[in-house]
Amino acid sequence: MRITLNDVAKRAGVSRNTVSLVVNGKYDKVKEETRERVEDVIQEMGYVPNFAARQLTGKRTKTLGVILPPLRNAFSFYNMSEMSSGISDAAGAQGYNLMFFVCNERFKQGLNIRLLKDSRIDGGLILDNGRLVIHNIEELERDEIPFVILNYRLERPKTNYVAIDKEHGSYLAVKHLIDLGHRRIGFINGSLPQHIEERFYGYRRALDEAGINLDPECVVTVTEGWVEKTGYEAADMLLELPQPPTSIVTSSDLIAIGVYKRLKEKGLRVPEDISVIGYDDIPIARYQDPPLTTIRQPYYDLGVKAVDILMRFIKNRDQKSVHESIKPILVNRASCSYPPR
Amino acid sequence: MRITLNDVAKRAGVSRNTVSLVVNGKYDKVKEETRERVEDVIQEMGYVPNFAARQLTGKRTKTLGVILPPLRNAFSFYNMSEMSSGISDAAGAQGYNLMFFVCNERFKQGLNIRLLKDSRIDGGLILDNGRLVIHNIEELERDEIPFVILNYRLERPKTNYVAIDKEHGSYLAVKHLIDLGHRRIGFINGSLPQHIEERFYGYRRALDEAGINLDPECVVTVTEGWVEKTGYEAADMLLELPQPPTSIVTSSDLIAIGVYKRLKEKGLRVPEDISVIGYDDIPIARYQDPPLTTIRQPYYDLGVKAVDILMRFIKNRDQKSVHESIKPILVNRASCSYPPR
DNA sequence: TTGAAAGCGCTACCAC
DNA sequence: GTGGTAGCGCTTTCAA
Repeated sequence: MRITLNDVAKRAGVSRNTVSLVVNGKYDKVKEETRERVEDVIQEMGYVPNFAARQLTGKRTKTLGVILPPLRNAFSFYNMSEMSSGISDAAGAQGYNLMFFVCNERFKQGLNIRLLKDSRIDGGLILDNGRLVIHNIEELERDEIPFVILNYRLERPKTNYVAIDKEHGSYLAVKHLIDLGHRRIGFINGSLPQHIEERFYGYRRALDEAGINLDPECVVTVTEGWVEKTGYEAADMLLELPQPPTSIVTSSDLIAIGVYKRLKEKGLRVPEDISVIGYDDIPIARYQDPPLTTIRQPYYDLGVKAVDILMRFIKNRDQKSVHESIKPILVNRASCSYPPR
Repeated sequence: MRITLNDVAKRAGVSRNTVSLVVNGKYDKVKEETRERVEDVIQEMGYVPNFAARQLTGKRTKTLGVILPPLRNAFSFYNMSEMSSGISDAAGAQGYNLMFFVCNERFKQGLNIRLLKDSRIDGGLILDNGRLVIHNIEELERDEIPFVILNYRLERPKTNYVAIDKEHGSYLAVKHLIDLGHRRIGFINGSLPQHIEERFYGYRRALDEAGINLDPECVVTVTEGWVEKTGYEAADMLLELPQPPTSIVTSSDLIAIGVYKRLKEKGLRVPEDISVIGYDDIPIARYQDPPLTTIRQPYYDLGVKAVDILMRFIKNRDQKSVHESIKPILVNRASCSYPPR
């Protein structure tokens, strides 16, 4: 049996009450000498307060709940690990710990969201990978659980989110190419509902601004996900066009790497024959040959910001809900140049 | 106020007891019809059991505690993210969630280890980055909290650990070079107490087996950590030897990359002039020029295995303690070749 | 099958 | 400053 307050009190010859005061640092209400004795006993017996009991009386838990998306190898993904790092650094700085709710299917993720109501946490962070189950979100609102959604814009009056402005990211990429003189720009888009729209809008806006007509042939929307194979295959489609693009904007670095591969096979040089631009700035981007120009998504900052917002709501629930965007930035390396001739 | 068992019972016109039975799936003790009514009410009111209260009665929490090392950006490190992925996949598969105890200093890590006793978790996983505070470990033993240490060998009769056999890793690396014909092999070692010893032993063993005398000059033990700068500087020391080595074994891929850099500056080609071998197999290793031959450390598997062991102890505390090693493997790419001439 | 009552370990409030 | 008492929401006896 674990040591309880009672055990400590008995051994120290004081009441439970007194021990509780000592444990909670309310030293002004306990005689110095008593306090020391109690502390000695605590040390000696290795007493640690029972968290469940403490929670039951309605205290803050000093822990944040994190809902993971249904994903194997979750922490091995660049965006997940960066967000988690940001979250844990920011939470840790305020003395908060993290409860990660794990799931292997979307169904489970919905259940986990409900679990945020189960009293172990002071607030929740919901990490999205593009297919968020918003199923139980309204329950959270109803019960006034403070929570923030990361990486997905859920436009509800009582819901907070922080997301990366992917429209702006695509815009930056295309703008960069246009500035270099490109007029025919291929675009390989991903497959996640919200993300692909935003990315496409950015592509279109940059084109519009430059007075370039959008040629639908230049836009490939893939269904396989943000992996090398996707880029490899999409590159083919673009290259086989009657008038192939002089540059390719992708929606992930992995896709760009796939494009590289196909280009090399076809004897095309990057960036002399064709420019390529990635998205994400995962660590391997700068080690490509040539080093990949790409759009960095500040996922770490996203995590930090989400915690900041959440903390505000934990401290005071009566706040206007927050819908915030973080702007990605262009990382200029060596995969883009002037169009040939 | 959150919905409680009582609220549900009242609304459904039954006793708390009955609702509890339904919530816990003990359907054989409740009339079919009653059960349905109760379930409807639960759904309708959005009732979620209070976890704290449940815990207080001594139930399993179905959550595992994870003690993080004192590290900023923790999840951005290859080994941490891989271990975390392994842990979360394995825990999730058994319906377990994870409580991450965050810390920014060693002192805090010790406190967190004590927190494993606070009743929110069924067992603990302690992740080491080489400087484990074993301070409160004995308290865990005394209170019979099931726990497993990852990535550090703590030889205590009641402590479980899973670690990577780093001795074997170094051995593999050196052996590989010897098999290629190298006789003079530089070794850049890291700075973490336990790890450097193991790595050095592996280096020595391979040399011994081949009947090569160990020249202390060839061994550089760095203090700066496993980063590029370290490799860059250490390479210099090795190169300036009266008789420089024909190959270099490193203790991290990052160090190897630093070595690459210095070698290139000096006009030395890898592997024609000098062979280099990394350690870790982080994702960028294969994108180096030339692709880095390295020792893969299966951290994901380490996480999975740790959870397996922990689960055994949770289910039955009377087990012989487990001290287990996982063997790294050689990933043969293009940075090693025969010695010049 | 259902209901009443005790108790998990703690905090908070009350007198002393 | 200190000690008693109630009660947080649930599970688990034990009776009905």
